[in-house]
Amino acid sequence: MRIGELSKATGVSSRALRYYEQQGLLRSERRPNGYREYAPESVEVVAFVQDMFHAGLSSGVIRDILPCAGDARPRGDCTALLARVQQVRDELVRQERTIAERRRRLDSYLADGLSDTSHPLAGLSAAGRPAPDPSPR
Amino acid sequence: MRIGELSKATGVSSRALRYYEQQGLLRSERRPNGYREYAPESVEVVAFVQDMFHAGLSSGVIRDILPCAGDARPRGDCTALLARVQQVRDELVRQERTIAERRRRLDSYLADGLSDTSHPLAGLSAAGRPAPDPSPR
DNA sequence: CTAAACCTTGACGTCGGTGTCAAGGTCAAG
DNA sequence: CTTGACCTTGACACCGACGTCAAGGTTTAG
Repeated sequence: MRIGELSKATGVSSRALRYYEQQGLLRSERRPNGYREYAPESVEVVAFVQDMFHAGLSSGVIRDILPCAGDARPRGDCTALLARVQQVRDELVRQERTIAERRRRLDSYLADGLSDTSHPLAGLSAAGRPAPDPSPR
Repeated sequence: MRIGELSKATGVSSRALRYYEQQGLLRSERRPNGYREYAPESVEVVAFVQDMFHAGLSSGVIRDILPCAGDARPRGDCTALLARVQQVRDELVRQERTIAERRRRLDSYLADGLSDTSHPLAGLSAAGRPAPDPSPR
């Protein structure tokens, strides 16, 4: 299939597909005329890549773990890559905690931070000026 | 206090402080020589701003809610802004769910995605080439 | 006088996944 | 032949919170 078809099939733009290839996330053959030719499995590959992007992984990480995603690869040298995925997972756990902490912080501000006088943030209502004529230079 | 002092007091770079001012997050007077002069409360303001940044808020949102952070402001017209904070909070909740979902996805891939044949991602081991001589142009 | 440590504004660089435009080649239909 | 849909590579634009360098002014210490 050509790039336009793959694009329609996956909902990913042609631009993105070329980017994936450039990043080593996607393979393609070339027709005599220079057009990219994709294997049908490319649809799944793109779906996987999208999945990983949605999972918050960077293209570098995805590139590294891709060789492990295929069933044709041995699993021997994949332990390191699996470790990397594990690492990413741990990072996600950390992110979960971070987000939760942020929410808690906001909850705190929502609960009492804006209604008591413990925050010395008075007189900020006019803060929105870039600089009132800084001084004649 | 001058910008360097405020920087040291808050741990925020001078560049960032000027950026905050430019974004309407921080106020300063000007000395005759053009130097910025900060009120002592600025330390708290910067801390608050940092807090909000760490909470994931954008400078725009922070600018909007800042007038409500001071105890000298009425709370009447703040309901809308509080609603905005609430909105951000809700967004964080959504993010929590998203992250959790991502982690679950990765867990899934870690558990079985890489060891069975349900994922048709074979033969990707050589995906890491930008393009093997695209064709003579 | 001079060095050094401050300060000023302005402007460009960063990162990453994509949109978008430019300038062209290819191919099938009319 | 022409049109138009498709493809190619290349390159700039974007967002956001700054880092960093440039080119200068001010003040203090020696």
